[in-house]
Amino acid sequence: MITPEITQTSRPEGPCVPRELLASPLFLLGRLGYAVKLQVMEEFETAGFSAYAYSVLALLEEGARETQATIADALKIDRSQLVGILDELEEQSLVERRRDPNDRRRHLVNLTPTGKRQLNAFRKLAKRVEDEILGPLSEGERAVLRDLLLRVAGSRDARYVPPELRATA
Amino acid sequence: MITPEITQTSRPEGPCVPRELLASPLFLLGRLGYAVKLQVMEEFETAGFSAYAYSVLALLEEGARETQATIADALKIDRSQLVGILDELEEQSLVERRRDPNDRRRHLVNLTPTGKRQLNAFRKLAKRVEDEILGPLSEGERAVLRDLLLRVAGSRDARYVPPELRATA
DNA sequence: TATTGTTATACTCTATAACTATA
DNA sequence: TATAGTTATAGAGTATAACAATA
Repeated sequence: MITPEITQTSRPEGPCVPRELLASPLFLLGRLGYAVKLQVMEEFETAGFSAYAYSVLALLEEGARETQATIADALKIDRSQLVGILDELEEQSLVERRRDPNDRRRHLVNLTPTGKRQLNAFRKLAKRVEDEILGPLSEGERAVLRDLLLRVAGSRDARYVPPELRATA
Repeated sequence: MITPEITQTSRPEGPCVPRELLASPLFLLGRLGYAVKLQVMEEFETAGFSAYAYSVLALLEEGARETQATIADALKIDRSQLVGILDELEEQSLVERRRDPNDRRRHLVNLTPTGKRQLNAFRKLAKRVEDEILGPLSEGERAVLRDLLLRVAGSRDARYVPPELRATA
């Protein structure tokens, strides 16, 4: 059809999310957060890596000799899910798995030199994606956003409380 | 085993997300947003309603006589997905579907009086969940969060730009 | 031929359960 | 018996494709 319907209940501005939902920080957080998660995952997978590769490598750099269970717990992913992630990272020579001689049930996971370099590449990728998505926000506003989100996340899960703020002592 | 492993690489504070990820507003937005989305959906489903019931009802109250396509577009859900949502809402007598006499392909969807009442109940439910999740934030901080998220969302999708801010004129 | 609503299908991410080897 | 890692399975949520009725 060439001429738009006259029956149309005047909505010259295109579809719009209901105003009361736009007024809800919770709705926006859920909606936007989900979309952001998908986009970031896709960016990493397009680059040929698991979506969790950056998280795992960043964790390994902070405290080496992690075991798979501690990695999974720290990143809040299931231990069974981590297996596939590490398989891929090991294939790409970014991490090494070797048995813990003190407890042969455990695998100690280490960053390789290649993994260390790739971690830096991930940081650049993450920065690029952040600039793309958070472009409308200044650096200061991004910091405000981060602090607000961090406080909410921390109240839900202690893993998101930075160590120096633990134990309110 | 009763005594915790001595082998443990000193980590007395429990597992923690890598600091550089905690510093990233994008990571937090994705992680927290996804968790929030799931929790909100569960809250609504526990109450016996589709997770999208509130969104649909809120939209219908603003501009009645919506057609299924315009509803789906406004809420950014797939038209095929909306079918099941409306089926449930209709079973619960919250909305009515009837054919558009001017174009018998279309269904005009309306709020029922019951739906109007339920919408108010949804508002209370949403407020309760918001207080639960955003508890650590003051009202002012929640408004800041909302504005930041709204700007980011609006830059990605025009549906999130409030009508009065459209067309920058 | 194009569009509305519908149904059917497939895909992704995640959660759960069962299995092995070690302790 | 309990734990670490692994594998297999099922579930939720979403996206895609095909279909009937109508324009």
